[in-house]
Amino acid sequence: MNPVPARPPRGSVAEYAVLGLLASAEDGAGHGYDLARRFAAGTPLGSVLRLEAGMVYHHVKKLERLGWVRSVSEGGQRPARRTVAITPAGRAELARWLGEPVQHTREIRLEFLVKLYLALLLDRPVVLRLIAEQDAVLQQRTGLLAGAESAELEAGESGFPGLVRTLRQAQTEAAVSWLGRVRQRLGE
Amino acid sequence: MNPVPARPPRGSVAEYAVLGLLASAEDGAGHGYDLARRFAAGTPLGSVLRLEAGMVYHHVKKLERLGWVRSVSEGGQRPARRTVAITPAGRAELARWLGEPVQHTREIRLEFLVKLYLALLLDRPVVLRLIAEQDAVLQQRTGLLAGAESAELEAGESGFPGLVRTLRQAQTEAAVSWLGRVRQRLGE
DNA sequence: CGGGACATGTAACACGTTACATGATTAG
DNA sequence: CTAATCATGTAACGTGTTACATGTCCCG
Repeated sequence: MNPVPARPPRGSVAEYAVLGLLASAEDGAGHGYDLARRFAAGTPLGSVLRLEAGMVYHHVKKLERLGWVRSVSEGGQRPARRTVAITPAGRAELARWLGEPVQHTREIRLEFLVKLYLALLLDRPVVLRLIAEQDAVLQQRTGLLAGAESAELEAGESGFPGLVRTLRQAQTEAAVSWLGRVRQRLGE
Repeated sequence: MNPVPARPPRGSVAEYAVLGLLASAEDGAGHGYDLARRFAAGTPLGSVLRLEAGMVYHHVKKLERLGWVRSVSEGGQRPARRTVAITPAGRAELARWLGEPVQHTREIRLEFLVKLYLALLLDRPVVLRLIAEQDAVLQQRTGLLAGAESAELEAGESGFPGLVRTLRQAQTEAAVSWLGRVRQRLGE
């Protein structure tokens, strides 16, 4: 009845990872089992995001529902495969997601690393923009935390909230200096 | 058919947090709405773990199923409250959980902070043991990461896995040095 | 011929999130 | 009077996890 706000659909990190792997293939296509191997233990992606084969099929289904991927061949081949390919809408959505830095420090460990991995595969110039924007977001967080510190000092706060804040500062600063090293390494 | 391994039930961080708050009350009792307030924005716990009232009732239900909490009064009072109290089994399980350091660096931000908050409320001596054991676990992780670094150097690895490893080293080292500061602060 | 890798999925279950339903009491 | 707060929960929905079911192909 109400005109629903209808916010655009978003995928999970795992779904964007699958989408990105498809995009990185020359023909933008692949099949489930093959994708699943990229997420196995001992692989670069697998060291960041481990996915069982069952979950990969699950994510491919969802990507189809979203219209970001479509089936391009039912198993005439042996062994019987179902190949899917990324659609133009899928490429657009992937590009949007890849260009956005993550908002929270805790997301660096999973989501940002996945973005970085895919950006390196797909589009080197995008990598540098992503890093720069992520750095800006983290710097802003550093400022917010410093502000909270001053507020605590004025309020005479000296307990648990201070411990929480110092942990966040430590983790955010660690992420910032790591990002600097990454930038250097890629600039060389 | 098989003699099922039957691993002991474990709660989620949120469930242990609720259990811990009950344990910290003099009579080991409380009711849902009151517990929910402790997880609101602007509170110490709420800055680490935000829980809506609905979720708190949900967790209390689960704690009852586990036998860690029991109902001690149906609402004769006004306003109609249902009070629950922690059981001996609940106290035992809480103590076990509180004594265990977390295994992964990413769990420091949520799970370890909740343990620390509850240990500070409940049992000061436990705090120092918890910190010492957590420190040992993190030191061990530091060693593992250094080992991975050597292996990479020998293998001539120079790509994405190295970036992942350096991030982990940075985050783990940040946690270790933060823990040191916490220890100092509490030792004073 | 047997076992492992290839290949695709379903089923069952727990979990978290959001929104909603209900009603009494109290403060302005 | 009416709005906020106290108080308890349910319903609906989507997500992630694990295990299992099914069958083919290829290598030794």
